[in-house]
Amino acid sequence: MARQTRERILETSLAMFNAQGEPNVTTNHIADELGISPGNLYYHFRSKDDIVEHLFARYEASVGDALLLPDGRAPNLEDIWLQLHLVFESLWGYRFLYRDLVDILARNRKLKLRFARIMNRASTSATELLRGLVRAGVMRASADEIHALAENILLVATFWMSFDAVRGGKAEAGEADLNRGIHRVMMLIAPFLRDAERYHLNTLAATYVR
Amino acid sequence: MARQTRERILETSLAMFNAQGEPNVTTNHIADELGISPGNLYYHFRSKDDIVEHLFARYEASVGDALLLPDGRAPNLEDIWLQLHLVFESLWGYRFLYRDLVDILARNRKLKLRFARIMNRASTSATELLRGLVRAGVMRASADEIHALAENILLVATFWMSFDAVRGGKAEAGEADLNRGIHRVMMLIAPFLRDAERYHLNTLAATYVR
DNA sequence: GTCTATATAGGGATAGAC
DNA sequence: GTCTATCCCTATATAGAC
Repeated sequence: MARQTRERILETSLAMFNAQGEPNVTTNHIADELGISPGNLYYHFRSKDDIVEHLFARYEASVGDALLLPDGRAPNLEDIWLQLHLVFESLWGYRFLYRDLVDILARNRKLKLRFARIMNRASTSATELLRGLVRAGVMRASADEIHALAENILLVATFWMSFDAVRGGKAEAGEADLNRGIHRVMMLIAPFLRDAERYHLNTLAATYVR
Repeated sequence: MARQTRERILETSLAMFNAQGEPNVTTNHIADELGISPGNLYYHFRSKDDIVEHLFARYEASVGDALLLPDGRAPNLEDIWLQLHLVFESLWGYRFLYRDLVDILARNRKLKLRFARIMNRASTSATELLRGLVRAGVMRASADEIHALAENILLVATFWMSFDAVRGGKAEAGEADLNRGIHRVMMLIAPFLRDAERYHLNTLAATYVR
């Protein structure tokens, strides 16, 4: 059952990291929660960081998939909202990374590089999509505006979870946060849209929040 | 020289927290850096958190000042950029808070409440300013759009420092980051502006970055 | 693979002399 | 006010028996 214990460690770690924050979850806590000994945990993973790195690999794969552009015809607005949803769900699954992002990346160079690669892919992807919208005449924006908008989308995509954790007093997080995050990005794009689409989006967006 | 040691502890702590991150700076490190004993440090402050709380109070005062709306006539765009600059400089001076915001607030309820109060003030202030721009005809936006925009401004204002730390590889931070942060907020507002102002802002903004 | 027991290290914090 | 010495605790990680 080696494989199974290893897998359970990863799953439990992820759940506890997400719930309590990675710095506040010790290897002993994880072992306790699983009902195994700390020694056993260290038989399967060399270090706590080793666990984090394996979880990061899964995060990487998950987001990587979600970022894949559905090729074929140029995506329209509906396609974009769908993809946005997929990406945000991926991030949400590994929200512990974002909660202490600066510290986690500061203490692990490899992860910092890998994260930078993901960010670059996301940036390229967002820019492509926005350019597509401009070409399709759905949106009006200069090259500089597209660039700034893409960066702001990345910023919001990176920190909407932390922002929700810090804003408002509601303790429990969940799907509502996801919708709020998506809503934020929509409203970032809205003002660049043609009046018809802008109006439609504002209507649609209203269903996302509150 | 009691007063002076106390003050030096606060100043040095702030500098070290900002440079290395609060979780990575121990009370012993601070004492070492100052050339005093750990015991002496604990004579002046009951705990590490006590130091953080005193620094937070200064942050609170600093941001509070910067958020004061210059009353009298309704502010124009120039006034707003100036105030934005003031606010961001305040935040920058206490950037350690933002680097580990979620953790710091999660472990200290009082600070969480006080931070929430600042956020509410900032939200009100931003909304007021935006409404002023709409009334002045400089900007076009629905009530919902203003609300969403204000929230996104808050999000960017809260995490632009972390975003820069995590994006791009440049190690050293400084004034360039400040300008990038301000630029981001400008570009959040730009698409809502009348064409004349939007164009002018894009020109102005170009000097802020790169 | 899994356990018990323990090494090692470091951080926060205090006692008591000066 | 300041120092030296030290306590206490918790976290990561390892050794060696089962």
